[in-house]
Amino acid sequence: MRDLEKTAPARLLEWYDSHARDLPWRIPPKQALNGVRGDPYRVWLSEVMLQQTTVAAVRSYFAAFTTRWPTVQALAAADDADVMGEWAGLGYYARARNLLKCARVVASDYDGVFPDTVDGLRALPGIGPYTAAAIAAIAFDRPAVVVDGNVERVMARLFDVHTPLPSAKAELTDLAGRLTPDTRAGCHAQAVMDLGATICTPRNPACGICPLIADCAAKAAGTAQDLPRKTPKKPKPIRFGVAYIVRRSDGAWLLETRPERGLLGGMLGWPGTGWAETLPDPVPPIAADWRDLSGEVRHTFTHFHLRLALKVAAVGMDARPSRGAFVAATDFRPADLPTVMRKAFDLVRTEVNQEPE
DNA sequence: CATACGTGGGG
DNA sequence: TCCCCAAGTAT
Repeated sequence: MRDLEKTAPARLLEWYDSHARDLPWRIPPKQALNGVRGDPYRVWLSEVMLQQTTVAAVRSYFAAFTTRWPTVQALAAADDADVMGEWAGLGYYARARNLLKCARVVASDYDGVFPDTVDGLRALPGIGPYTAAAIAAIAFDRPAVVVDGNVERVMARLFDVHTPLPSAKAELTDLAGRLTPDTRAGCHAQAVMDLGATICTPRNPACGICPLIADCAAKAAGTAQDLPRKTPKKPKPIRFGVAYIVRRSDGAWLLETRPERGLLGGMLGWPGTGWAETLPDPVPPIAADWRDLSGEVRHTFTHFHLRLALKVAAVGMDARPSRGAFVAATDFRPADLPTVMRKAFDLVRTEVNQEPE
């Protein structure tokens, strides 16, 4: 064990120096070795986007955000609706709400400079234990213990830990801490995560090319495939709902901004019923002659499956909705919608296009 | 400690 | 088709 605590991090860094993935928010190891560090704003933005989200999904969003808002001050000055619209499609929308809150705190209370300690970072909105440690290590080169899903998996295998997650969290964090070096902590953290993402993968790990194979207890025991163990998940129920899609004679669409709290909080959407296991009583948002669409939207969220029926109507310029507001056709971008709402729009457009004027 | 919270890709 | 999972956080 004592030996592994020195050899494993050394092998890991050696591997990272030649195999680090090229990512837009990353300082290449050769530069990092010379003391170059990433812009804390970009490190923070990338880490928030990467929470429970794949690198592939994040790339285009990171490019769009940093182009539109190059600094934390620029982001802090943005309109809420613009930020939510730019985040649309990336999921976990509380991240976008907290992103904006955090940017405004940093801009107003910290003069635009991110705190450089784990505790200081941890106090900011949307920054939890993982993200605080990641920013402290990557942007400020502090020897923080960075533990994400990758690190948990690598540690569980390296030390052949059979305790299921999430119970094993504390134990795996302790093990990760033993391997965290005092220097190059940012590179070390990214190295473990890269290893987990590309070699020590959840399924079919590529142990044959792993730089830590000589240290890996699970490989020796033949248990790598089965680790980390996880407590079984609950089945997802099916929920039902109705959404109303209204077009005014000038082409405007009836939309509403959803409440800040809860599912898709703060995002644009079509007015409709709530979503429940028995279909709620539909209450139209405006008086109109409704037509039921033949198809339905099927969408799966984290904890339930949704089947969303659609009702469509055309209304005149004098129609007054009981909820939501009309958005001019020129101001409406389907890309501003969360995916389930965009699916609904796509379905309406498809069915309407099949009919003659 | 458990639950709510998105989405897209891979097997 | 279906299940798993991904650089987690807030409550």
